[in-house]
Amino acid sequence: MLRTNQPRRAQAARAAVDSSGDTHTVGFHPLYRQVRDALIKRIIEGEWQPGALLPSETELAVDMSVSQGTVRKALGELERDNFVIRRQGKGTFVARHDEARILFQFFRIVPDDSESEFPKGRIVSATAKPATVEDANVLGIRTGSRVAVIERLRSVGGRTCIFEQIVLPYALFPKIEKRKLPNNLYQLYRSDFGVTIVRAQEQLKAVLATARDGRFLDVKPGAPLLSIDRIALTADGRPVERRISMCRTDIFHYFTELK
Amino acid sequence: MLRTNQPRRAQAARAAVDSSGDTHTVGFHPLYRQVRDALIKRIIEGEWQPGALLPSETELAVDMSVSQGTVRKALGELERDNFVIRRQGKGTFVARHDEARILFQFFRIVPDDSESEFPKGRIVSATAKPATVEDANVLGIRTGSRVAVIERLRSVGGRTCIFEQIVLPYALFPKIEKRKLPNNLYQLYRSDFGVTIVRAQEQLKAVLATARDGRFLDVKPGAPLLSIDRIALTADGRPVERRISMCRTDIFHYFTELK
DNA sequence: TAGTGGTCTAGACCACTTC
DNA sequence: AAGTGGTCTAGACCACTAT
Repeated sequence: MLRTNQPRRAQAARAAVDSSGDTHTVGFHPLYRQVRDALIKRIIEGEWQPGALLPSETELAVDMSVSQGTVRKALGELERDNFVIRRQGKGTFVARHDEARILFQFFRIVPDDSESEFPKGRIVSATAKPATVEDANVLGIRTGSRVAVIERLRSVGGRTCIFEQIVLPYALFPKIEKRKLPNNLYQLYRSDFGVTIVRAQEQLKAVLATARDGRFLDVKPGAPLLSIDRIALTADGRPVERRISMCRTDIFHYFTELK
Repeated sequence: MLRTNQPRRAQAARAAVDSSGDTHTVGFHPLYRQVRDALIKRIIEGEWQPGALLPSETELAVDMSVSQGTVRKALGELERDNFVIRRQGKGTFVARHDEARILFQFFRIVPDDSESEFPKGRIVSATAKPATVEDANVLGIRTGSRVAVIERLRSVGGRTCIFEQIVLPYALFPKIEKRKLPNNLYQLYRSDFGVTIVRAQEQLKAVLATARDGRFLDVKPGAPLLSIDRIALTADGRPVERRISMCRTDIFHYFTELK
């Protein structure tokens, strides 16, 4: 790890590892967290591609000069945050963001009459413009600074379920509005812009469809729609996307688990 | 634990601990899970009251004839499931279900203009009747078997936000409709009926208020409302409550975090 | 049979809280 | 100073996967 030798006492490890040299100012940072951050960095920098097999716990431990148990704890957090997937007997793999359980981490709309399915997307518009006051506040950028705004429709099983607007800081996603946009945007953010989204907060409301909503979603104006206002965050808690989705819930519903 | 001695080898522990005596039929049950289940049993049976301090990891380890690390792993799962709360330097306490972070595990409605607050409840009606087909299916009981049905209004900051119907298997909650019902029903389920709810699944839809909804929630018929269809589950996954809540989301919203 | 993650143990020390 | 949970190490063995 950050040590120059392999001390056998935890005390020695602590002293050698706290880079600041002053535990009081910076608080306590356990060793496994430093191991975790180092691994995240190496994954993001592309040392291991998505789907690739990581070295074994033992190898990483020797490599970083910590015990296998410490590596194990770090990998446990990485698994929890969907950076890696672990399989007993096989190994630890860099998460591919097209795997089912990760896809549905952020897509909670389910048809009433069938299983969940990853939705197709059709772009309605994509432009760059100055941020509104509200969008700027939410994204933590200056009002009027440039953002990309994408509108798209999403459908499951051939039935349109969502009409949504996505707002992105242009500094993080330069010229994204000129690209061909895939179904899974978060995969694109990661592969082409180095932005990995690990969690999101959503605010839900029931609203009435406007005439424009109605045209895109094929419902009458005044029909009830579920409005989802999402803020997507990176591992270090920075907001990097705001997304407002209008959802038909006559034949779909929003599923969530409280635990 | 279930052992008759204190073998120093994990192999011996495994052999002595699998109560079935046949590992093939029952699958693999790690020791820490047996420790966890034993602790849950003792908590539910009231050996330690809510808020009480549990014995230290070391004491529990000696008591159950396992290592401190195994007890630790079990306590970690209990903390994750909100059975206990751990505080470094103080100890491990049985969770009190009136603590803020547990209250809000199941109450996701937040005023748009202020912080979340635990809602007050006013009972509208409470009766016992035969289960509908749908309620029976959801609760895993026979159609027509007896259920308690409670209707109530909930308000935050003096403003009514929810009109809801709660359906309970009468076998688990005998004569509950005759009781004085507190704000926090899940606390009552636990203390008076021995039913501990640890997680829930919710299906959300946007709907239009009926005339009756409108009267109770003080909105016009046809106003958009958020409908929440909840199934609440115990630690072993049994559904024990169905709850359908109609929520005003003009001045409130439903908050959730995806991670 | 070899290699991986998963479990379990034993013991030391650190950080936090209370006395 | 004593007691608690939290971290770290070292080493063994188990369960699972692939060859």
